[in-house]
Amino acid sequence: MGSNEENILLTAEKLFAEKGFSGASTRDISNAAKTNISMISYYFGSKERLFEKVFESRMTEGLSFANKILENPAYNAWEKLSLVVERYVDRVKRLRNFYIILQRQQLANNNPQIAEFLKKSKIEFLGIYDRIIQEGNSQGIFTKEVQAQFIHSLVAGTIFTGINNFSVYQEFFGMSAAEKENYYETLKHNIKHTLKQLLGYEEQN
Amino acid sequence: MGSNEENILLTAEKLFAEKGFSGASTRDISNAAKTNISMISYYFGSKERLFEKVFESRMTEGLSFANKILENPAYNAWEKLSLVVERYVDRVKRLRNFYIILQRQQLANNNPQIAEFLKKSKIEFLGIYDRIIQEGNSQGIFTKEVQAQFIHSLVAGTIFTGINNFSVYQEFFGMSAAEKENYYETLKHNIKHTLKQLLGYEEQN
DNA sequence: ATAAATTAATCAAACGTTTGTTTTAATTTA
DNA sequence: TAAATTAAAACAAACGTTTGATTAATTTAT
Repeated sequence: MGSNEENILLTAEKLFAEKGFSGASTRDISNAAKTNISMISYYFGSKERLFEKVFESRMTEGLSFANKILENPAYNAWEKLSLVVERYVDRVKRLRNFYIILQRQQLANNNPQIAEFLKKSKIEFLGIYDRIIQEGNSQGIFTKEVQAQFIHSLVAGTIFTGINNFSVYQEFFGMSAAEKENYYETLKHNIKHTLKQLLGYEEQN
Repeated sequence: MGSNEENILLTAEKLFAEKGFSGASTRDISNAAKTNISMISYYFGSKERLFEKVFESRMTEGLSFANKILENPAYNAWEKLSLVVERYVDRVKRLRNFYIILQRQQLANNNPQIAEFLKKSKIEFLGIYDRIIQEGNSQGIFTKEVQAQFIHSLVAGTIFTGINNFSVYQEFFGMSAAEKENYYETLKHNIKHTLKQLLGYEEQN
Protein backbone atom coordinates (compact mmCIF):
# COMPACT_ATOMS: atom_id res chain seq x y z
CA MET A 1 0.00 0.00 0.00
CA GLY A 2 1.56 3.21 -1.12
CA SER A 3 5.01 1.71 -0.72
CA ASN A 4 7.91 3.61 -2.19
CA GLU A 5 8.52 0.77 -4.64
CA GLU A 6 4.99 1.13 -5.99
CA ASN A 7 5.35 4.91 -5.95
CA ILE A 8 8.44 4.67 -8.16
CA LEU A 9 6.67 2.23 -10.44
CA LEU A 10 3.69 4.53 -10.97
CA THR A 11 5.84 7.62 -11.42
CA ALA A 12 8.01 5.78 -13.93
CA GLU A 13 4.93 4.69 -15.87
CA LYS A 14 3.83 8.31 -16.13
CA LEU A 15 7.24 9.60 -17.25
CA PHE A 16 7.87 6.74 -19.67
CA ALA A 17 4.48 7.54 -21.22
CA GLU A 18 5.32 11.23 -21.51
CA LYS A 19 8.95 11.01 -22.64
CA GLY A 20 9.61 7.46 -23.77
CA PHE A 21 12.19 5.08 -22.33
CA SER A 22 15.29 6.98 -23.48
CA GLY A 23 13.71 10.36 -22.87
CA ALA A 24 12.89 9.74 -19.21
CA SER A 25 16.10 9.75 -17.18
CA THR A 26 16.58 8.04 -13.86
CA ARG A 27 17.04 11.48 -12.31
CA ASP A 28 13.74 12.62 -13.83
CA ILE A 29 12.00 9.62 -12.33
CA SER A 30 13.56 9.81 -8.88
CA ASN A 31 12.88 13.55 -8.67
CA ALA A 32 9.26 13.16 -9.74
CA ALA A 33 8.82 10.27 -7.30
CA LYS A 34 10.45 12.41 -4.58
CA THR A 35 12.89 9.69 -3.71
CA ASN A 36 16.61 9.12 -4.04
CA ILE A 37 18.04 8.06 -7.35
CA SER A 38 19.71 5.05 -5.77
CA MET A 39 16.31 3.56 -4.92
CA ILE A 40 15.88 2.59 -8.58
CA SER A 41 18.86 0.25 -8.38
CA TYR A 42 17.83 -0.79 -4.89
CA TYR A 43 14.36 -2.00 -5.93
CA PHE A 44 14.64 -2.78 -9.62
CA GLY A 45 18.32 -3.24 -10.39
CA SER A 46 18.36 -0.98 -13.43
CA LYS A 47 16.31 1.46 -15.49
CA GLU A 48 15.65 -1.27 -18.05
CA ARG A 49 14.34 -3.65 -15.41
CA LEU A 50 12.17 -0.89 -13.97
CA PHE A 51 10.69 -0.44 -17.44
CA GLU A 52 10.09 -4.18 -17.75
CA LYS A 53 8.45 -4.20 -14.33
CA VAL A 54 6.04 -1.43 -15.36
CA PHE A 55 5.12 -3.48 -18.38
CA GLU A 56 4.92 -6.77 -16.53
CA SER A 57 2.73 -5.51 -13.72
CA ARG A 58 0.12 -4.08 -16.09
CA MET A 59 0.25 -7.03 -18.45
CA THR A 60 -0.19 -9.77 -15.86
CA GLU A 61 -2.80 -7.66 -14.05
CA GLY A 62 -4.99 -7.54 -17.15
CA LEU A 63 -3.93 -10.49 -19.23
CA SER A 64 -6.71 -12.84 -20.16
CA PHE A 65 -9.54 -10.54 -19.10
CA ALA A 66 -10.81 -11.39 -22.56
CA ASN A 67 -10.31 -15.11 -22.01
CA LYS A 68 -12.63 -15.01 -19.01
CA ILE A 69 -15.33 -13.52 -21.19
CA LEU A 70 -14.74 -16.16 -23.86
CA GLU A 71 -15.01 -19.03 -21.38
CA ASN A 72 -18.24 -17.83 -19.82
CA PRO A 73 -21.04 -20.04 -21.18
CA ALA A 74 -23.69 -17.54 -20.08
CA TYR A 75 -22.88 -15.35 -23.11
CA ASN A 76 -23.50 -16.04 -26.78
CA ALA A 77 -20.88 -15.13 -29.40
CA TRP A 78 -22.17 -11.61 -29.94
CA GLU A 79 -22.39 -10.83 -26.24
CA LYS A 80 -18.82 -12.03 -25.85
CA LEU A 81 -17.53 -9.83 -28.65
CA SER A 82 -19.54 -6.91 -27.34
CA LEU A 83 -18.09 -7.33 -23.86
CA VAL A 84 -14.54 -7.62 -25.16
CA VAL A 85 -14.92 -4.27 -26.93
CA GLU A 86 -16.47 -2.58 -23.90
CA ARG A 87 -13.90 -3.85 -21.43
CA TYR A 88 -11.08 -3.00 -23.80
CA VAL A 89 -12.21 0.60 -24.14
CA ASP A 90 -12.64 0.88 -20.37
CA ARG A 91 -9.18 -0.53 -19.82
CA VAL A 92 -7.41 1.74 -22.32
CA LYS A 93 -9.21 4.73 -20.84
CA ARG A 94 -8.31 3.78 -17.27
CA LEU A 95 -4.68 2.83 -17.99
CA ARG A 96 -3.95 5.70 -20.36
CA ASN A 97 -0.25 5.97 -19.52
CA PHE A 98 0.41 2.27 -19.82
CA TYR A 99 -1.29 2.03 -23.20
CA ILE A 100 0.74 4.94 -24.50
CA ILE A 101 3.87 2.99 -23.55
CA LEU A 102 2.43 -0.16 -25.09
CA GLN A 103 1.62 1.58 -28.37
CA ARG A 104 5.12 2.99 -28.51
CA GLN A 105 6.66 -0.44 -27.93
CA GLN A 106 4.49 -1.87 -30.69
CA LEU A 107 6.16 0.55 -33.11
CA ALA A 108 9.70 -0.51 -32.16
CA ASN A 109 11.03 -2.67 -29.37
CA ASN A 110 14.31 -4.45 -28.79
CA ASN A 111 13.59 -5.80 -25.35
CA PRO A 112 12.99 -9.56 -25.65
CA GLN A 113 10.81 -9.77 -22.55
CA ILE A 114 8.52 -7.00 -23.73
CA ALA A 115 8.44 -8.46 -27.22
CA GLU A 116 7.19 -11.66 -25.64
CA PHE A 117 4.45 -9.82 -23.72
CA LEU A 118 3.30 -8.00 -26.85
CA LYS A 119 3.19 -11.13 -28.97
CA LYS A 120 1.38 -13.12 -26.30
CA SER A 121 -1.24 -10.41 -25.93
CA LYS A 122 -1.86 -10.07 -29.66
CA ILE A 123 -2.07 -13.81 -30.20
CA GLU A 124 -4.50 -14.08 -27.30
CA PHE A 125 -6.80 -11.52 -28.89
CA LEU A 126 -6.50 -13.08 -32.35
CA GLY A 127 -7.39 -16.47 -30.89
CA ILE A 128 -10.35 -15.02 -29.07
CA TYR A 129 -11.71 -13.23 -32.13
CA ASP A 130 -11.18 -16.38 -34.15
CA ARG A 131 -13.12 -18.54 -31.71
CA ILE A 132 -15.92 -16.01 -31.22
CA ILE A 133 -16.38 -15.82 -34.98
CA GLN A 134 -16.47 -19.61 -35.30
CA GLU A 135 -18.87 -19.86 -32.38
CA GLY A 136 -21.15 -17.22 -33.87
CA ASN A 137 -21.11 -18.88 -37.27
CA SER A 138 -21.85 -22.35 -35.91
CA GLN A 139 -24.59 -20.94 -33.67
CA GLY A 140 -25.98 -19.27 -36.75
CA ILE A 141 -26.14 -15.82 -35.18
CA PHE A 142 -23.36 -14.46 -37.42
CA THR A 143 -24.31 -14.71 -41.07
CA LYS A 144 -21.24 -13.25 -42.76
CA GLU A 145 -17.60 -14.28 -43.09
CA VAL A 146 -14.99 -11.93 -41.62
CA GLN A 147 -11.28 -12.57 -41.03
CA ALA A 148 -10.25 -12.45 -37.37
CA GLN A 149 -7.18 -10.41 -38.26
CA PHE A 150 -9.36 -7.66 -39.71
CA ILE A 151 -11.53 -7.63 -36.59
CA HIS A 152 -8.35 -7.25 -34.56
CA SER A 153 -7.04 -4.36 -36.67
CA LEU A 154 -10.40 -2.64 -36.65
CA VAL A 155 -11.14 -2.99 -32.93
CA ALA A 156 -7.66 -2.24 -31.58
CA GLY A 157 -6.94 0.44 -34.18
CA THR A 158 -10.23 2.27 -33.80
CA ILE A 159 -10.07 2.19 -30.00
CA PHE A 160 -6.52 3.52 -29.82
CA THR A 161 -6.97 6.13 -32.53
CA GLY A 162 -10.34 7.16 -31.15
CA ILE A 163 -8.96 7.66 -27.66
CA ASN A 164 -5.69 9.26 -28.79
CA ASN A 165 -7.53 11.88 -30.82
CA PHE A 166 -10.29 12.74 -28.40
CA SER A 167 -9.03 16.27 -27.81
CA VAL A 168 -8.62 16.96 -31.54
CA TYR A 169 -12.18 15.81 -32.26
CA GLN A 170 -13.44 17.82 -29.32
CA GLU A 171 -11.89 20.96 -30.72
CA PHE A 172 -12.75 20.39 -34.37
CA PHE A 173 -16.40 19.51 -33.83
CA GLY A 174 -16.97 21.78 -30.84
CA MET A 175 -18.44 19.00 -28.72
CA SER A 176 -21.02 19.83 -26.10
CA ALA A 177 -20.45 18.86 -22.47
CA ALA A 178 -22.82 15.93 -22.95
CA GLU A 179 -20.97 14.74 -26.04
CA LYS A 180 -17.65 14.88 -24.21
CA GLU A 181 -19.17 13.01 -21.28
CA ASN A 182 -20.50 10.29 -23.57
CA TYR A 183 -17.50 10.08 -25.88
CA TYR A 184 -16.21 6.70 -24.74
CA GLU A 185 -19.69 5.17 -24.70
CA THR A 186 -20.31 6.52 -28.19
CA LEU A 187 -17.03 5.02 -29.33
CA LYS A 188 -18.04 1.63 -27.93
CA HIS A 189 -21.44 1.90 -29.59
CA ASN A 190 -19.99 2.82 -32.98
CA ILE A 191 -17.52 -0.05 -32.92
CA LYS A 192 -20.17 -2.55 -31.87
CA HIS A 193 -22.54 -1.25 -34.52
CA THR A 194 -19.83 -1.69 -37.15
CA LEU A 195 -19.09 -5.22 -35.97
CA LYS A 196 -22.77 -6.15 -36.05
CA GLN A 197 -23.01 -5.14 -39.68
CA LEU A 198 -19.75 -6.82 -40.60
CA LEU A 199 -20.68 -10.11 -38.98
CA GLY A 200 -24.29 -9.99 -40.07
CA TYR A 201 -25.60 -10.14 -36.53
CA GLU A 202 -29.33 -9.46 -36.24
CA GLU A 203 -30.44 -8.10 -32.93
CA GLN A 204 -33.44 -9.99 -31.60
CA ASN A 205 -35.87 -7.50 -30.05
CA MET B 1 20.46 14.18 -56.23
CA GLY B 2 22.02 11.74 -53.80
CA SER B 3 23.57 14.66 -51.95
CA ASN B 4 25.02 14.05 -48.54
CA GLU B 5 22.36 16.25 -47.00
CA GLU B 6 19.63 14.05 -48.44
CA ASN B 7 21.59 10.95 -47.47
CA ILE B 8 21.68 12.12 -43.84
CA LEU B 9 17.98 12.94 -43.97
CA LEU B 10 17.01 9.46 -45.19
CA THR B 11 19.34 7.69 -42.77
CA ALA B 12 17.98 9.76 -39.90
CA GLU B 13 14.42 8.86 -40.87
CA LYS B 14 15.32 5.19 -40.70
CA LEU B 15 17.08 5.44 -37.33
CA PHE B 16 14.45 7.71 -35.76
CA ALA B 17 11.86 5.12 -36.80
CA GLU B 18 13.86 2.27 -35.30
CA LYS B 19 15.03 3.93 -32.08
CA GLY B 20 12.99 7.06 -31.53
CA PHE B 21 14.31 10.61 -31.27
CA SER B 22 16.20 10.19 -27.98
CA GLY B 23 17.26 6.66 -28.79
CA ALA B 24 18.96 7.53 -32.07
CA SER B 25 22.16 9.43 -31.29
CA THR B 26 23.89 11.80 -33.65
CA ARG B 27 26.78 9.34 -33.72
CA ASP B 28 24.41 6.53 -34.70
CA ILE B 29 23.07 8.63 -37.53
CA SER B 30 26.42 9.88 -38.82
CA ASN B 31 27.91 6.38 -38.67
CA ALA B 32 24.98 4.84 -40.51
CA ALA B 33 25.10 7.64 -43.08
CA LYS B 34 28.85 7.13 -43.40
CA THR B 35 29.55 10.79 -42.86
CA ASN B 36 31.14 12.93 -40.20
CA ILE B 37 29.13 13.76 -37.09
CA SER B 38 29.67 17.47 -37.59
CA MET B 39 27.74 17.37 -40.86
CA ILE B 40 24.51 17.23 -38.86
CA SER B 41 25.14 20.66 -37.36
CA TYR B 42 26.55 21.83 -40.66
CA TYR B 43 23.45 21.03 -42.68
CA PHE B 44 20.63 21.14 -40.14
CA GLY B 45 21.90 23.12 -37.16
CA SER B 46 20.95 20.53 -34.56
CA LYS B 47 19.56 17.05 -34.04
CA GLU B 48 16.16 18.53 -33.22
CA ARG B 49 16.11 20.52 -36.45
CA LEU B 50 17.18 17.43 -38.39
CA PHE B 51 14.19 15.65 -36.86
CA GLU B 52 11.90 18.52 -37.82
CA LYS B 53 13.29 18.46 -41.34
CA VAL B 54 12.53 14.74 -41.70
CA PHE B 55 8.99 15.47 -40.63
CA GLU B 56 8.60 18.57 -42.74
CA SER B 57 9.86 17.03 -45.95
CA ARG B 58 7.46 14.08 -45.76
CA MET B 59 4.54 16.21 -44.65
CA THR B 60 4.78 18.87 -47.32
CA GLU B 61 5.51 16.20 -49.92
CA GLY B 62 2.23 14.43 -49.21
CA LEU B 63 0.01 17.04 -47.63
CA SER B 64 -3.33 17.52 -49.30
CA PHE B 65 -3.15 14.42 -51.49
CA ALA B 66 -6.60 13.84 -50.07
CA ASN B 67 -7.70 17.38 -50.89
CA LYS B 68 -6.95 16.81 -54.55
CA ILE B 69 -9.24 13.79 -54.54
CA LEU B 70 -11.96 15.78 -52.79
CA GLU B 71 -11.82 18.60 -55.30
CA ASN B 72 -12.03 16.36 -58.35
CA PRO B 73 -15.58 16.65 -59.72
CA ALA B 74 -15.14 13.46 -61.78
CA TYR B 75 -15.68 11.37 -58.63
CA ASN B 76 -18.83 10.92 -56.59
CA ALA B 77 -18.70 10.86 -52.78
CA TRP B 78 -18.12 7.12 -52.54
CA GLU B 79 -15.38 7.11 -55.15
CA LYS B 80 -13.65 9.90 -53.27
CA LEU B 81 -13.78 8.06 -49.96
CA SER B 82 -12.66 4.89 -51.65
CA LEU B 83 -9.68 6.65 -53.22
CA VAL B 84 -8.68 8.32 -49.97
CA VAL B 85 -8.51 4.91 -48.28
CA GLU B 86 -6.54 3.34 -51.13
CA ARG B 87 -4.03 6.16 -51.41
CA TYR B 88 -3.62 6.30 -47.66
CA VAL B 89 -2.77 2.59 -47.45
CA ASP B 90 -0.33 2.93 -50.35
CA ARG B 91 1.32 5.88 -48.69
CA VAL B 92 1.71 4.27 -45.26
CA LYS B 93 3.10 1.17 -46.92
CA ARG B 94 5.56 3.15 -49.02
CA LEU B 95 6.67 5.52 -46.27
CA ARG B 96 6.84 2.91 -43.51
CA ASN B 97 9.62 4.60 -41.54
CA PHE B 98 8.06 8.01 -41.63
CA TYR B 99 4.70 6.74 -40.44
CA ILE B 100 6.33 4.93 -37.55
CA ILE B 101 7.82 8.26 -36.51
CA LEU B 102 4.48 9.98 -37.02
CA GLN B 103 2.62 7.45 -34.90
CA ARG B 104 5.18 7.86 -32.14
CA GLN B 105 4.83 11.64 -32.19
CA GLN B 106 1.07 11.29 -31.98
CA LEU B 107 1.53 9.52 -28.65
CA ALA B 108 3.67 12.28 -27.14
CA ASN B 109 5.29 15.32 -28.66
CA ASN B 110 6.67 18.52 -27.21
CA ASN B 111 7.96 20.03 -30.43
CA PRO B 112 5.65 22.90 -31.41
CA GLN B 113 6.43 22.69 -35.12
CA ILE B 114 5.63 18.99 -35.25
CA ALA B 115 2.52 19.49 -33.14
CA GLU B 116 1.39 21.97 -35.78
CA PHE B 117 2.01 19.49 -38.60
CA LEU B 118 0.10 16.75 -36.79
CA LYS B 119 -2.87 18.95 -36.01
CA LYS B 120 -3.03 20.33 -39.53
CA SER B 121 -2.99 16.85 -41.01
CA LYS B 122 -5.70 15.52 -38.72
CA ILE B 123 -7.94 18.50 -39.25
CA GLU B 124 -7.49 18.17 -42.99
CA PHE B 125 -8.66 14.56 -42.89
CA LEU B 126 -11.55 15.34 -40.56
CA GLY B 127 -12.70 18.11 -42.89
CA ILE B 128 -12.45 15.83 -45.88
CA TYR B 129 -14.43 13.02 -44.28
CA ASP B 130 -17.00 15.56 -43.13
CA ARG B 131 -17.47 16.97 -46.61
CA ILE B 132 -17.53 13.59 -48.32
CA ILE B 133 -20.24 12.43 -45.92
CA GLN B 134 -22.30 15.57 -46.54
CA GLU B 135 -21.82 15.24 -50.28
CA GLY B 136 -22.85 11.57 -50.22
CA ASN B 137 -25.90 12.31 -48.13
CA SER B 138 -27.06 15.20 -50.30
CA GLN B 139 -26.43 13.15 -53.45
CA GLY B 140 -28.51 10.43 -51.85
CA ILE B 141 -25.89 7.73 -52.35
CA PHE B 142 -25.20 7.44 -48.61
CA THR B 143 -28.30 6.45 -46.71
CA LYS B 144 -27.02 6.33 -43.14
CA GLU B 145 -25.66 8.88 -40.68
CA VAL B 146 -22.09 8.42 -39.47
CA GLN B 147 -19.90 10.85 -37.55
CA ALA B 148 -16.80 11.98 -39.41
CA GLN B 149 -14.67 11.50 -36.29
CA PHE B 150 -15.60 7.83 -36.17
CA ILE B 151 -14.69 7.41 -39.84
CA HIS B 152 -11.36 9.03 -39.05
CA SER B 153 -10.66 6.73 -36.07
CA LEU B 154 -11.73 3.66 -38.02
CA VAL B 155 -9.81 4.38 -41.21
CA ALA B 156 -6.58 5.65 -39.67
CA GLY B 157 -6.64 3.18 -36.80
CA THR B 158 -7.38 0.14 -38.91
CA ILE B 159 -4.77 1.05 -41.52
CA PHE B 160 -2.00 1.64 -38.98
CA THR B 161 -2.85 -1.37 -36.83
CA GLY B 162 -3.34 -3.57 -39.86
CA ILE B 163 0.03 -2.63 -41.31
CA ASN B 164 1.88 -2.68 -37.99
CA ASN B 165 0.71 -6.21 -37.25
CA PHE B 166 1.20 -7.77 -40.66
CA SER B 167 4.00 -10.06 -39.48
CA VAL B 168 2.03 -11.22 -36.43
CA TYR B 169 -1.02 -12.07 -38.55
CA GLN B 170 1.22 -13.78 -41.08
CA GLU B 171 2.64 -16.03 -38.40
CA PHE B 172 -0.59 -16.70 -36.51
CA PHE B 173 -2.70 -17.57 -39.53
CA GLY B 174 0.07 -19.17 -41.56
CA MET B 175 -0.63 -17.05 -44.63
CA SER B 176 0.08 -18.45 -48.07
CA ALA B 177 2.39 -16.61 -50.46
CA ALA B 178 -0.66 -15.33 -52.31
CA GLU B 179 -2.27 -14.06 -49.11
CA LYS B 180 0.91 -12.23 -48.14
CA GLU B 181 1.12 -10.76 -51.63
CA ASN B 182 -2.47 -9.52 -51.45
CA TYR B 183 -2.43 -8.39 -47.84
CA TYR B 184 -2.54 -4.65 -48.48
CA GLU B 185 -5.21 -4.99 -51.15
CA THR B 186 -7.26 -7.17 -48.82
CA LEU B 187 -6.89 -4.55 -46.11
CA LYS B 188 -8.13 -1.84 -48.49
CA HIS B 189 -11.04 -4.04 -49.55
CA ASN B 190 -12.07 -4.82 -45.97
CA ILE B 191 -12.00 -1.18 -44.93
CA LYS B 192 -13.99 -0.08 -47.98
CA HIS B 193 -16.50 -2.88 -47.42
CA THR B 194 -16.94 -1.75 -43.82
CA LEU B 195 -17.41 1.87 -44.87
CA LYS B 196 -20.00 0.90 -47.48
CA GLN B 197 -22.08 -0.83 -44.87
CA LEU B 198 -21.66 1.96 -42.36
CA LEU B 199 -22.66 4.67 -44.81
CA GLY B 200 -25.38 2.62 -46.46
CA TYR B 201 -23.81 2.85 -49.89
CA GLU B 202 -25.36 0.54 -52.46
CA GLU B 203 -23.09 -0.46 -55.29
CA GLN B 204 -24.79 -0.05 -58.68
CA ASN B 205 -23.87 -3.04 -60.86
C1' DA C 1 42.93 31.23 -69.86
C1' DT C 2 44.99 31.13 -65.65
C1' DA C 3 46.12 32.56 -61.13
C1' DA C 4 44.10 34.20 -56.97
C1' DA C 5 40.36 34.50 -53.86
C1' DT C 6 36.38 32.70 -51.98
C1' DT C 7 33.09 29.41 -50.61
C1' DA C 8 31.53 24.69 -49.54
C1' DA C 9 32.34 20.25 -47.74
C1' DT C 10 34.64 17.25 -44.78
C1' DC C 11 37.45 15.71 -40.99
C1' DA C 12 39.45 14.36 -36.35
C1' DA C 13 39.45 16.02 -32.04
C1' DA C 14 37.80 18.14 -28.17
C1' DC C 15 34.16 20.69 -25.48
C1' DG C 16 31.04 20.74 -21.49
C1' DT C 17 27.01 18.22 -19.99
C1' DT C 18 24.12 14.45 -18.95
C1' DT C 19 23.58 9.70 -18.71
C1' DG C 20 22.95 5.14 -15.78
C1' DT C 21 24.98 3.18 -12.07
C1' DT C 22 27.47 2.48 -7.77
C1' DT C 23 29.39 3.66 -3.43
C1' DT C 24 29.76 5.48 1.18
C1' DA C 25 27.92 7.04 5.23
C1' DA C 26 24.32 8.78 7.96
C1' DT C 27 19.59 8.61 9.33
C1' DT C 28 14.87 7.13 9.71
C1' DT C 29 11.35 3.57 10.01
C1' DA C 30 9.24 -0.75 11.43
C1' DT D 1 18.32 -4.43 15.12
C1' DA D 2 17.44 -5.08 10.54
C1' DA D 3 15.48 -2.92 6.57
C1' DA D 4 14.42 1.22 4.24
C1' DT D 5 15.64 5.66 2.89
C1' DT D 6 18.40 9.71 2.42
C1' DA D 7 22.07 12.84 0.75
C1' DA D 8 26.10 13.33 -1.58
C1' DA D 9 29.63 12.09 -4.32
C1' DA D 10 31.94 9.60 -7.70
C1' DC D 11 32.48 7.00 -12.03
C1' DA D 12 33.04 5.80 -16.94
C1' DA D 13 30.49 6.19 -20.87
C1' DA D 14 27.68 8.48 -23.99
C1' DC D 15 25.57 12.60 -25.30
C1' DG D 16 24.87 16.92 -28.64
C1' DT D 17 27.62 20.40 -30.26
C1' DT D 18 31.67 23.17 -31.69
C1' DT D 19 36.24 23.88 -33.13
C1' DG D 20 40.23 24.62 -36.20
C1' DA D 21 42.40 22.64 -39.97
C1' DT D 22 42.17 20.68 -44.56
C1' DT D 23 40.64 19.67 -48.97
C1' DA D 24 37.48 20.31 -53.05
C1' DA D 25 34.84 23.14 -55.82
C1' DT D 26 33.52 27.46 -57.59
C1' DT D 27 33.94 32.35 -58.56
C1' DT D 28 36.47 36.42 -59.50
C1' DA D 29 40.19 39.16 -61.36
C1' DT D 30 43.70 39.71 -64.44
